Amino acid sequence: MELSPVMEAFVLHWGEMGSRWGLNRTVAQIYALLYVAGKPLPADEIADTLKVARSNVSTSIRELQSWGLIGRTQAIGDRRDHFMAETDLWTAAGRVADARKKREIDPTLTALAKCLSDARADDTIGKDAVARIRAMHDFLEAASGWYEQIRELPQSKLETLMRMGAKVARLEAPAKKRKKKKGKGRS
Amino acid sequence: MELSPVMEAFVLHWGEMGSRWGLNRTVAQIYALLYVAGKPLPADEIADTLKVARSNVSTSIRELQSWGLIGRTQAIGDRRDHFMAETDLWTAAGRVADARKKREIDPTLTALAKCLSDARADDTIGKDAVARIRAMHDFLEAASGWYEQIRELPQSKLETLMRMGAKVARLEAPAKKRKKKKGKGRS
DNA sequence: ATGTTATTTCAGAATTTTCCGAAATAAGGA
DNA sequence: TCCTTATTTCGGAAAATTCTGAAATAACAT
Repeated sequence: MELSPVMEAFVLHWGEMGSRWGLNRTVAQIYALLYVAGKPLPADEIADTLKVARSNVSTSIRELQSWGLIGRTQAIGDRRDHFMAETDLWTAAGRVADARKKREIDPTLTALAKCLSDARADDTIGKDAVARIRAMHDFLEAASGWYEQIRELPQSKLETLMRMGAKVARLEAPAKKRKKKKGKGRS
Repeated sequence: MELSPVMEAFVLHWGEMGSRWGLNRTVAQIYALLYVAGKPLPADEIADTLKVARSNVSTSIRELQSWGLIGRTQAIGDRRDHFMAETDLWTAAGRVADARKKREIDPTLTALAKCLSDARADDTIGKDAVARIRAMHDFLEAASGWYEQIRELPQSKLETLMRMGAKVARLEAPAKKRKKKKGKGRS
């Protein structure tokens, strides 16, 4: 498939973007291509269009599948696999978020928990240092738990919640009380 | 400063983690070190402790400052700069999120907007492809706007909102109404 | 079987990122 | 000024990642 300049720009930008979010450029470009294409494409046509090696497409597709961002379909009279992008962006973003949490946050949380218990058992470590490690552990745990709650909301409710976010901000505006719990200097 | 094994593990894990989130390993390790240290440290002591080149510390510190994750202080009778970590993790995480949004999301949004208007003007591009590009643009814009709203809530309200997240999920469980606006199949 | 087409694997080439160390710059004293 | 100490800059070394092309594997048809 020949890409029109605009589509090419789209794919290129998206590749750039993806590479900053933990996907590599080719992977992101393939997703972008399948996304604009709007129809299932076989691997060799992807390789053609993006001018990358067929083997690279194979690897990248495997990764996209592991993120849950593309699906595989068949076309009649064509033995080749065809791939199509998940076009619902809420779903896609959710899949990426879920995967990253599982791959990165959860293991870190485990490591941090071990760190914390080791630190407690080690009397060469000051109480304050232990407290800071605990703070970090608890922070991650809280964020993680919150994410899980949010995640199991159906999309409609999530949207409600978002609208409420705006409301909550507006509801109490006074800002009369100055609080200042912890001073912190930062240039 | 000599690092106890537990602290070393902490710093190492954190470096690992950071490298998956757009900071490089050294940068993340320095943050972790300053975080557990709990007191301002001069650059050469950081280099010593982590066994990296002094110049690397210089570069990494500059980056940490650009993320707003560390501050610079002076010690009396010591001409060297001393650096301390932002220890409030809400603040730190917020700073990272803000910076990433500004560096990555906002430019992408701009690029996407241009893409969209180009696509509209190009009659070789199908309506449905344009629609998909629009969908992506709108999605990013919505997420971006939502983030900004959330972001300007004071921390106390954010916590309230989080608790509400759980509530909203519980409040309406029935799930009697089936709505289905846009059908979308995916394996 | 044998041939044909689709896909994957993998060693190492190409590219990108990170890091070091030497040299340059800056900022004080003496 | 000249010397000492702190910091930054920057060319290229080292390491890590990504990508290619050839070979292996698989799956199907004849």
